[in-house]
Amino acid sequence: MISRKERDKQLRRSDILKAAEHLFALKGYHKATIRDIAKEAQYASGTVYLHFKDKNDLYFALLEEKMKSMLFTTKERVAQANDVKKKLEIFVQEGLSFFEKNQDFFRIFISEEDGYFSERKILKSSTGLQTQEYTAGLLREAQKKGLISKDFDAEQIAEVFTSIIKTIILNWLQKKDVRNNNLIDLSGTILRLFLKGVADK
Amino acid sequence: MISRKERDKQLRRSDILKAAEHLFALKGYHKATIRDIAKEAQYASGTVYLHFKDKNDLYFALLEEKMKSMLFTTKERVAQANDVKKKLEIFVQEGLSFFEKNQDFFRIFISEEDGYFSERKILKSSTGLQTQEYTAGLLREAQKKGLISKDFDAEQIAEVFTSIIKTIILNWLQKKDVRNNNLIDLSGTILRLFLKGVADK
DNA sequence: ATTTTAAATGAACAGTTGTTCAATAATTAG
DNA sequence: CTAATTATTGAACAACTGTTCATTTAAAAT
Repeated sequence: MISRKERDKQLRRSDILKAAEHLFALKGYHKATIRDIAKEAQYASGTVYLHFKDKNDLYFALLEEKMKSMLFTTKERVAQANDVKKKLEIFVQEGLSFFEKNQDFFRIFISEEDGYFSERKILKSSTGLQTQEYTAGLLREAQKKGLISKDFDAEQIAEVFTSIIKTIILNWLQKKDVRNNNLIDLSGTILRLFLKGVADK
Repeated sequence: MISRKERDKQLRRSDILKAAEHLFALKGYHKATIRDIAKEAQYASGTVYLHFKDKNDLYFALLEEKMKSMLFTTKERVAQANDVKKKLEIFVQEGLSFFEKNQDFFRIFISEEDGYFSERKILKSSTGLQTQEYTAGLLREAQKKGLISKDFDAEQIAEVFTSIIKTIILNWLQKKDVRNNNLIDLSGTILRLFLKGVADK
C-alpha cells in the first residue's frame, strides 16, 4: 500500500524529472542548470536536492526510466510475433520509433556528455545490461533458425547490431535539420544491411 | 618564403597545440583548462589568446589538423592499391590504425563534447567534407566494379560505412579496459559484415 | 487550538574558469 | 646604445553553478 505522503512525494519527483527532461533536451546536460530545472518545475533549487542526491543522480534517474520503458514495450511487442525474422523487424522498428519519439532528449548524446558518465555507465546500468542480454538472446534465436551464421559470437554480434542501430540514429539526429525522412522507414534498410550486407545479387 | 618571426610564431603555435592535445586527451575538453594547457606549453594563459581566438578555436584547430593528416596518409596508401577490394581494405585499416594511434585524443568523443561543437561542426568542416566525398568516391568505384549493388546510393552507403567504422571504434574505445584486442584486427570483420552481412552460407 | 514534525525556500557559499589588459620583458630598428 | 615596437605575463575580473543550511511555511498530531 502506498500512503498519500508517498504518492505526493512521487508526484513531486516526477515533476522535477519532467522539467529535467525538457531542459536537458533543450540545452544539454551542462547548460541546463539546477536553477532552470527547479524553476520550470515550480520549485526552489533546494527542493531538487530533497529528491536527488545531485545533478548526476537526477540525470541518471531520468535515463534509467527512459530505457526501462523502452525495454518494456519492446519486449511486449516482440513477444507477439512468431517467426524470428519478424521479431528482429519489430525489435528494430520499436527501437527506432522510441528514439524518434524522444529525440530531443537523446540529442544529448550527440551534443554533450560529461567525463565518466557517458555510455560507459549507461551500458553497465541494470537496464542497460538487461537490454544487451535481451538482444543477444534474440540473435541467438536467429542463429538457431539459421538466419545468422553460427561463426559469429552472439554477444559480439549483438553489440554490432545495437551499434549499427545506434549509429543510424545518431546520424539521423545530426542531419535532422537537413533531411526530413522518417527514422522508422530506415528499419528495412538496416535489417537488409545487417543480414545480407550490401553485396551484389 | 617564411620569415624567422613567422617560423617562431608557428613553433609557439604548435607548442600550444601539442600541450592541448595532451591535456584534452587526458582530461577531456571541459576539464582541460587554458591554464593547464598554457602551463604545460610553458607559457602564461594569456599567450594562448595570441594564437587562438578562444578555447573552441584551439580545439578545432587541433581537430582539423588531425583529420587532415589522416585523410592525407589514407589517400596516399589507398592510391597504391590496384583493385577496389584491396582499396577498401586499406581504407578501413588506415582509419582504424589512425584511431588506434591517437586513441587518447579521440577518447574525447566518448567522454564529453560541448553543445554546438560536436560532430555537426566537424563533419561540416572542410576536411570533414573532403573525407566524406572521398569515401563516397571509393564506394562508387566499388559499385562500378560490381562489388556493391547499384541499388544503393553511394553517398548514403558512404555514411553507413563510415558510421559502422566509427561505431566499432567507439565501442572499442569504451571497452579497451576490459578486452585487449587489436583494433586493426577487426578490419576483416568489418568489411565482411559490410559486404556480405552476417547471412548464413 | 497548540505543539511537533516535516517540507520548501532561496540567499549565501565556495569553487571554477574563460578571458582581458595594464604592466613587464624581450626584440628589433635606428 | 637608445628608442620604439612587439610579445608575454599573470593578477584581476566577471560570470556562472552545484550545493548547503538557517529560516520560513505548511502539514500532522495531539
